[in-house]
Amino acid sequence: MTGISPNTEQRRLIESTDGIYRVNAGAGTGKTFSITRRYANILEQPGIEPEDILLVTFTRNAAAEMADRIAQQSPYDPVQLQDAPISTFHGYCYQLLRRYGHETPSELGIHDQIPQSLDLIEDGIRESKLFNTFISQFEDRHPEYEHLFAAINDPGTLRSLTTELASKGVIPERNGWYQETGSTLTGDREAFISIFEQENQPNEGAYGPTQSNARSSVSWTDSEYVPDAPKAEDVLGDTQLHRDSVEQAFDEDRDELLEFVHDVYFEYLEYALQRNYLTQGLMLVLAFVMLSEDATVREQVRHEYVMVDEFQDTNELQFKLTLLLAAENNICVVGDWQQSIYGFQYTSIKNIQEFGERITRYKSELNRGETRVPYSVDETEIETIPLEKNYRSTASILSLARETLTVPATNGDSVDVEAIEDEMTSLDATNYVDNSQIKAVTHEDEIELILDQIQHVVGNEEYSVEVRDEPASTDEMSQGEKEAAEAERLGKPSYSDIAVFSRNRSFARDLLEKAGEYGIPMAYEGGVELFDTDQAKLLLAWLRICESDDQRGWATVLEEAGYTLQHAEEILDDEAYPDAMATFRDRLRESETIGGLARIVFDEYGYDGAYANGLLGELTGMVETTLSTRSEAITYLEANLKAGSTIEIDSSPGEDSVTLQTIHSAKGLEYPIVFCANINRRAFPSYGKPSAGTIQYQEPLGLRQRSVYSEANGNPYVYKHWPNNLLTGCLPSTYDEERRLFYVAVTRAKRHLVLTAGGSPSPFFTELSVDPVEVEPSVEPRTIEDMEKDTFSITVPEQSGPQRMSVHAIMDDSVYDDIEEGRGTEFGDEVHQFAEDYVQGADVSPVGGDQQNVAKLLDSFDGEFKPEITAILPLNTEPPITLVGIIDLLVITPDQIHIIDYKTDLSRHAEAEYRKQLSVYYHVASETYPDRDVSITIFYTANDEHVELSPLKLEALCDTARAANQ
DNA sequence: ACTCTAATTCTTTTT
DNA sequence: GAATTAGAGT
Repeated sequence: MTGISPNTEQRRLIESTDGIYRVNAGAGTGKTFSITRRYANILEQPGIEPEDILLVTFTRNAAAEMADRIAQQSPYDPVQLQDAPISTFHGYCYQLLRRYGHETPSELGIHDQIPQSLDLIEDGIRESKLFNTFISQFEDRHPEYEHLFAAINDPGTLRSLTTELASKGVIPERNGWYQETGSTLTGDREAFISIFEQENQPNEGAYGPTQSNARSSVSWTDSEYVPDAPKAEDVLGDTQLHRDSVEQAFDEDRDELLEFVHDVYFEYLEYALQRNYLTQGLMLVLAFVMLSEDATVREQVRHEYVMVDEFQDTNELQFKLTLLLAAENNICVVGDWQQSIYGFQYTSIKNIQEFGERITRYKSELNRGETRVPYSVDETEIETIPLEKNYRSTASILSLARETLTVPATNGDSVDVEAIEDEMTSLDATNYVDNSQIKAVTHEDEIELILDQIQHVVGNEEYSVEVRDEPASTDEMSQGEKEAAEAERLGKPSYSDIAVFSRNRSFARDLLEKAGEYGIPMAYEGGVELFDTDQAKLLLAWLRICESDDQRGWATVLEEAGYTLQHAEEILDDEAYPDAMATFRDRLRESETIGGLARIVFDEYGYDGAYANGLLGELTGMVETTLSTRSEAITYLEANLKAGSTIEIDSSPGEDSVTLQTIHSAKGLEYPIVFCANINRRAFPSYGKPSAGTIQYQEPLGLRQRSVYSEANGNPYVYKHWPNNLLTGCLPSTYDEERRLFYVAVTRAKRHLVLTAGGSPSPFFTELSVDPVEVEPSVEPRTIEDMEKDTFSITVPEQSGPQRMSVHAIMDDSVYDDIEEGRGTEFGDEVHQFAEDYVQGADVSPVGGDQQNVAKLLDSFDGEFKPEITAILPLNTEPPITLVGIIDLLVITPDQIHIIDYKTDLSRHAEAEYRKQLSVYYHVASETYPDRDVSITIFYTANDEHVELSPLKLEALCDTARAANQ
């Protein structure tokens, strides 16, 4: 890319090691090269070890790549760098917290410690289940919030609210907010008023003033609001909104709302810690508290040099963490606001745009009461280093890229072009041959058009790209020689030189399907809605059929087999299923595992592609941890389908195929020829659903409710909340992030760019300086021989990290065979559920003898109860295995830990197998509470027998796990 | 020329 | 449920 020697700007970055630097690293400017060189350069200073340099990246992959490249450039080899702090914020803080943070929760007034075996939940479905359980208990506990809950249609949205607050650095403690971090929740009145005044200026029409932006975007129907809300005439002026009603709206009483959000947030944190788990966001919060409170730890861990990559993708909390983790003012943040496209993940573009202002403010916030940031962050000493030499694209591409940042997104969109251009990093091309083809094509059937254009481009001399490395340019060459050398490297493009980007996944999916029909080689990269595929739906159908001859299941299967709707209905009515299918169902019922069942289904239907393999991988992964029955598998599939979960499918296409991906997933990559597709109205720029929560946080308004419950007229009703409606109407809607997304798409291209749109192009397509052309597509299907030449081979990625295994996997399956002796698994589930509810003080009374026995046992204990604790035991096996299980109940007394597992068996024949299970819990508990005695016991609920077992040694468990893993 | 109403269609993904 | 925009209405 940059040859061997850095250019002037890069050299300045590499050699400026001490001090505070903000680096504006535009697209394709050799950022990774410069950072790794800088790292190596710092290492050369006397007395500096890798340990002294913290390098933070956005993804795990990026961290690994950085370490690799550094190893190439420094005397340290990859093994020596393995323990160096080159990591993501999350990875790094997780280590810190586990090592030093056991007591941290007490700083917030929470008794539970952070155990070694802390479970960091990444699976959104699992977390939302836990959160929902929490919130229903919360609702019971806090009848005073009943009217608030009445207005909240989906309590699950409170979860994303806590995530958002965590990323803003808002942290709850038992009584109020930690270190005044809650002050931002009331909003910024001054900032709001200044925006309001701007937006409420009347516009200029041909016949005098017309409605202001704010006035025209607020609609007001009196009957939608509570009876005592202001009326339309109080709010809406001729051309402006009345200022006093807007001020009244901003100053509405929110004390109770704030208290509610505090209680939900704080009690959820408490709930999670009680159950030994945290989310990524909450984990960072605790790491932050630890570093703020514990001066000893802070001084011990902080680093002489700190570098943060992709700084435009950090949030406020991460900015503050950066300051706490630096020992001196040797801080270097690298990023590009123009490529900030993750706002929906609560990243803050202002972290890099207003770096100087923020660093000063955050320092003083952090130093309240105690000096936590000891070094000077004087704004005048902060240097900005721009990297402006682009090694990727031609000048034509770069010039179009500039336009994308100011292109109007809607018809009347007024973009402050000058203000944006002032902020822009201008990029200079370093290519010599600018042979760029840049065009905008449109046709009613956009997919046909794209395929047609791909065929038009492949093998076309006009779209030449660099096809070989030789001859290389050297510094000694003259301008003309370099140009000639570059021209000589050019040649006709093939499929693999092309990437097609789409704003959304659904368009990409349609395109992929059509490409398959025509035999045009194309491979999708990135997340796939795996549970929304035919494969998943059929599997779900067969699971339902096996479980209960479910009608929906049969309907899906019959439809797939080609039965007419009418015929299928007759079959369903008579329950006269086709013989072959019934036989197949019976065969499925015999299969012992969910994975085995899925495999039979996929074999039967001839599904052996990426989706089927991906599903098998997911299912076997889950079966090992939590799934064991068909009904659990059904629930799992349904939940994922509903949540629209996406799974990364790794496709390694044949040698020569077009890459297809979303723009987001293309960030950081480059391609010789880029198609930017689907630039249609409502698709790109995209707009529509804002976040669904009834309670929202928005700058500069702070926390607001969107709807309220009231019985004002004697009839209970959920009204729209008028202050929120008025205030949000005063805020301008901006499409900046959509424009930046467009910018990212265009700057991926090295040489050629094709913009495509269908029947109704968006302003992004029509308002650029490239004139759109209507093209009549004619796609030629490829012959079968052609297609066979590059059939796809697709692999499922290997699981990385230690293998997770359920404790049940190390037990002999036969114990389950006659365990329940006719009482069914449901019976066991009910008893367990009762026990959990009973411990948590829910209002339940025992049903049946088993439950009475459980209640009696629980009453006999004194101590702190912790039900349903996830236990994680990493084993030192090769390959490493981690055992996972759920402890029914943990009873904690000052000197003892009791582990209790309920069994509803009628006899004790399986005790030897249970001993393995409980031994795992024993070792987890012993490690977490080294100072207390741990006992493991089984409680047989039927016979009221409480049996203590002696734990197996760790070595024995390793052997068993190893054997089960074969 | 301006305002109002009805019709239309609704995303991205890492830790 | 909300934002845009086309088109009807004033």
